[in-house]
Amino acid sequence: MRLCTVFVPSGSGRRMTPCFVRVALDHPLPALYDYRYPPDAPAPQPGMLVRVPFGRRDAVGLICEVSAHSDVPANKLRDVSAVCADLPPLSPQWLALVGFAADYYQRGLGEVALPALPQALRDPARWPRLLAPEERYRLLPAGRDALPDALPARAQALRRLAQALADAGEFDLADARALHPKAAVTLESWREAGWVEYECVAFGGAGRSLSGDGEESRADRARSPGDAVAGADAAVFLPVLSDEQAVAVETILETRGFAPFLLHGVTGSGKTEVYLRALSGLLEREPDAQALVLVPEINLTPQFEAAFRTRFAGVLPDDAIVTLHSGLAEGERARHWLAAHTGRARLVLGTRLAVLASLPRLAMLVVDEEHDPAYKQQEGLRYSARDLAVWRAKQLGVPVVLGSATPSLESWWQAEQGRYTRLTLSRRAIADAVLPAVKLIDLEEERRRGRASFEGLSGPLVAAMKARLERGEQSLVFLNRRGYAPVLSCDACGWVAGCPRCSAYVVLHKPERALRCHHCGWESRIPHSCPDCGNVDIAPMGRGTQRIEEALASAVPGARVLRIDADSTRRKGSAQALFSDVHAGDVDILVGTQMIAKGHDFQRVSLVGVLNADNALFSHDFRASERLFAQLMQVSGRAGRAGLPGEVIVQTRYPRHAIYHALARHDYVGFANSQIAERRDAHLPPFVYQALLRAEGRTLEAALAFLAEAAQALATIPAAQRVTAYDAVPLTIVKVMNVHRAQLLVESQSRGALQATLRAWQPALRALRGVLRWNLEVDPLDI
DNA sequence: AGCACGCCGACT
DNA sequence: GTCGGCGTGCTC
Repeated sequence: MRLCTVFVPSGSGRRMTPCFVRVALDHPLPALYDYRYPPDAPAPQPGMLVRVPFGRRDAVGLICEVSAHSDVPANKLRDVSAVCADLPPLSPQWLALVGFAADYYQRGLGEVALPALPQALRDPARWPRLLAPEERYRLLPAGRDALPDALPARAQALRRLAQALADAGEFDLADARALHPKAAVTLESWREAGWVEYECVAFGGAGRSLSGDGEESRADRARSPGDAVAGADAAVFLPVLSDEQAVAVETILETRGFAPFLLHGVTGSGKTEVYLRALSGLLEREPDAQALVLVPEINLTPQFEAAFRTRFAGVLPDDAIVTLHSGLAEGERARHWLAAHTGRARLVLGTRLAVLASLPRLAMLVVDEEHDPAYKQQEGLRYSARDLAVWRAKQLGVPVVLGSATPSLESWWQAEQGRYTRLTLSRRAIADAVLPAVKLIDLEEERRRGRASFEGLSGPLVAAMKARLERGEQSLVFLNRRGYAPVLSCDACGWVAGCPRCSAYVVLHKPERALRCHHCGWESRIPHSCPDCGNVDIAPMGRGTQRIEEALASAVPGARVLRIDADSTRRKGSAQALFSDVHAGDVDILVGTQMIAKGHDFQRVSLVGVLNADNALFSHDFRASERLFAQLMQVSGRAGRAGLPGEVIVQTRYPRHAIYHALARHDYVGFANSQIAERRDAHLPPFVYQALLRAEGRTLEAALAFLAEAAQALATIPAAQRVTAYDAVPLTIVKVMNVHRAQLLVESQSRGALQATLRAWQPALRALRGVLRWNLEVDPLDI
C-alpha cells in the first residue's frame, strides 16, 4: 500500500489552523526560511523534504521546525510547492547531528544537511520513484567488449544509450527511456545477447528478483567482492582469538551507554577480527541494531566488504550489508542510503561521508585507522568524520571503537586522560609472525665510503631485493612522491620548470612525456632545451615513483616491477586490478606512494624499502612527524604478515633521528608520549584548539589585507579575549590556479571560547566587502 | 551560492 | 544605438 509519493497541494483546504514550516536550504546563509505549509498536505514534520520557491528558482529544503506562527511578513511568505511524502522523515537525532556539525564547523544547517543526502533525494523529479521498485540493467563484461562496435555506426541514439551504460556501468529503465524511446526493447535484446543483466530492485534494495539467467548472476554477485565463500559453513573457519583480542571484544560488548574505545593494535595484530566479533556480537544480540564502520579510503572498502559478507553470510541477509562512498553510482548510493535510513541495512561500511548517513537504530560505530588524515574532509564542510563518529556515539549512548596501530595524538591523549578506554593488541595475530626488523641505511656514510648506489637505491637495499627475488618473495618500495622527477632544471642557467598558474614546480611525468602541475593539473610537453638560455642539458632532479620503477627494472634484473600511485590508478577500478596482481604473485617488486601502505594484507611481501622520507623531518607543519611516523609504521607493517620474516630498510641521511629510532623499536608509545610532551610545551593541539581563516585573492596583498581587517574585527569580539590570533601568512604554495592564498590562525585553550569567537566573527567577515573568497576551518590538520 | 539588477566600454 | 563586463544585493 502506497501513499502519495509527491504531494502537490491542490488548494482544497482541510487543516483549519494556518501552518508554517522553517526550512533549511543548501546555500551559505545560516538562516532558516519560513514557508506556508499547504493545509491539505500530509501533516508536516521536522525531517521532511519539501520543494520550495526560492528567489527565481526552486530549491529542495529540509523542514526543521513546524509552527502555527511566523514572524516573516505575510507578503514575503511563499508556499511549499511539493512534499516528499514517501520518505520517512529524518529523525530528530539526525537533525541534531547535522545541527551540531553545522554549528561546530561554522556553516549553515542546510549547507550541511542537504549535501549529506544522496543526489536522488535532492531532485524532486525523482521523488515519485523513490521507493518504487527499480528496473535496472547492468553492463556485463561481454557487453563492455562487444557493445559500441556491434551497433550500426548511424544508430546515433543507440550509441548514446550504449555510451551512457558504459559510463555508469548500470542504469535504471526510467533513465534509459529518457535517452532512447525504445530503450526497453533494446535493452531486452542486449540482455538476450548476454551483454547486460536485468534486475528489479524493490525499495531500499530488498526483494531482488532476477530474470532469465539470473540465478547464475546472483551467485556471481555473492562471490564477486572477493574470493570469499558465501554460506553458513564459513563460520567453521573463525580464527581463534588471542587473549588480548578476546579481552577487547568482551570489553566492547559488555559496555552499556556511551563508551569510546581506542583499539591500539600493531599492524597485523587482528584489529579487523576484533571489529568483526564485536559487530557480530551486537548484531546478533539486538536484531534491529545497526552498525557503522568507517574506513579511510575507498580502496579499502572491497576487502572489508568481502570480509563482512563472508562473516555474516549466515547471520544477515545479503542486502543488510551496504557500502556508502563516493565511488558508487548515483542510483546505488541512493539505494544504499535508503536501506540505511529505513533500517533494512544493519551494517553500513563507508568512507568519511558515511558518517552523516541516517541510521535510525545505530548501536555501534567503528573507525578503522582512526589517525588517517583522510577522515578530514578537505573542501566544503571541513568535518572530521572520526570526531563526528565519536559525537554520534555520545549522542546515542553507544560504543565507538577507534582502531589504529598509530593513533592520532588527539585520541591517544584522550586515552591517556582516561576519557577513552584503551584496548591494546601488542602481538601479531598469525602464529610466528613477528614484527619486522628495521634497518637504517645511512646515506651519508654510504656516500663517504664510496659505496655503490644506483638511482637512489642503496647497495644494501638492492641486494635485499635480489635475495627476495631469488626466494620468490615480494618487495615493496615506498616513496611518497609520484611522477618521474619533482623538478626539471637547466644546468647552465639554473632555470627550473614551474607552473604558470601556481607557485610550484611542475613534475616530470615520463610515460606521458609531460610536465604536470600537481596543484592545478596544468600540463605541457617536455622542452628539448632550456627556454631561458637554450641550453640542451636540462635534467630531471630528484626522484619520483616512475623513476624508481625504471631504476628497479635495471637494478634488479628479471624482477617484475609494478607501480601503484595516483597516476597508475587513474582509471576507475584499476587500483583493485593492480592490487590483485600483487596478491596473485604476478609482481616481484611493488613501488608506490602511501596508497600501497594502507591496509592491504600482502601475504608474500617480506621486504619493505623506504626512500626519501627525510624531507618530512624538517617540515614547518607540527604534525609532519606524527604523519611520517604513522606512515612508516604502516608501510613497515606490510612486511612479513604471513609468517615470513619481515625486514624494513629505511634509507636516510639522519639515521640518529628520534623518529627512526622509535620506528626501529616499533615503539609507538614512546614516540607518542614524547610528542605529547612536545605539544604540551609548545602549546599545540591537543592542548589548544585551533581554527584557520583562509583568504583567496587575485593578489597576495588583497588576501593579506582582508585578513588584517578580519583580525581587527576579531579584536572587538568579547569572547576573543581568550583567543590568540596570529599574523596572517601566505600559504606555502601561495598561488594555485592564479589565486593567491593566505591564512590567519586563531587558537584558544578553551574550545568554547574559540567557538563563541568564531560565531561572533562570521557576520563581521561577511560584512567585509571585497571580491575575496574566504573560508573558516575548525580543527585544521594542515597549518 | 545563484541570479537578478545596474551602470560604463567596444561592436553591428 | 546595443551586448556584456562583473560590482552589490537579495532570497521566506
